[in-house]
Amino acid sequence: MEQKHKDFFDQVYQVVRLIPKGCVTSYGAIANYLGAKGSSRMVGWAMNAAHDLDDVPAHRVVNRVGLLTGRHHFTPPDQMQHLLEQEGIKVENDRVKNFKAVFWDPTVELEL
DNA sequence: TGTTTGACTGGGA
DNA sequence: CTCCCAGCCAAAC
Repeated sequence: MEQKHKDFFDQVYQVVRLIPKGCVTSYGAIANYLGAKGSSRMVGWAMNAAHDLDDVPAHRVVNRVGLLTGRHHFTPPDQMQHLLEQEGIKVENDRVKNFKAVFWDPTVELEL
């Protein structure tokens, strides 16, 4: 039977879509916003499925230290860094420069 | 149906 | 920020 309510994956998509241009967030921040604090891995798994959607800027989602852990899932892998640089985010050695400044926390910005 | 894996995180050193 | 260890939960095999 169909699930009328939004799935965990869908919830992740909604939050990622709300990430402002030129900003990045972490998997844990999204998971925390969804109330699944310990399920940060599921966010990454959801992003894997989100890869099918054009509306989900997965390149704006990195790990807690600003490391582009999911870049290998992009086509090509350099695409993730390239997209971030287009948004004005500096990336060095697969890591977001000035990560703290571009960090966007949904639990704070959206203030659930 | 049980085991393995994974785009992670937090705590301690 | 870095390295190591343990916990976490759902999807995939």
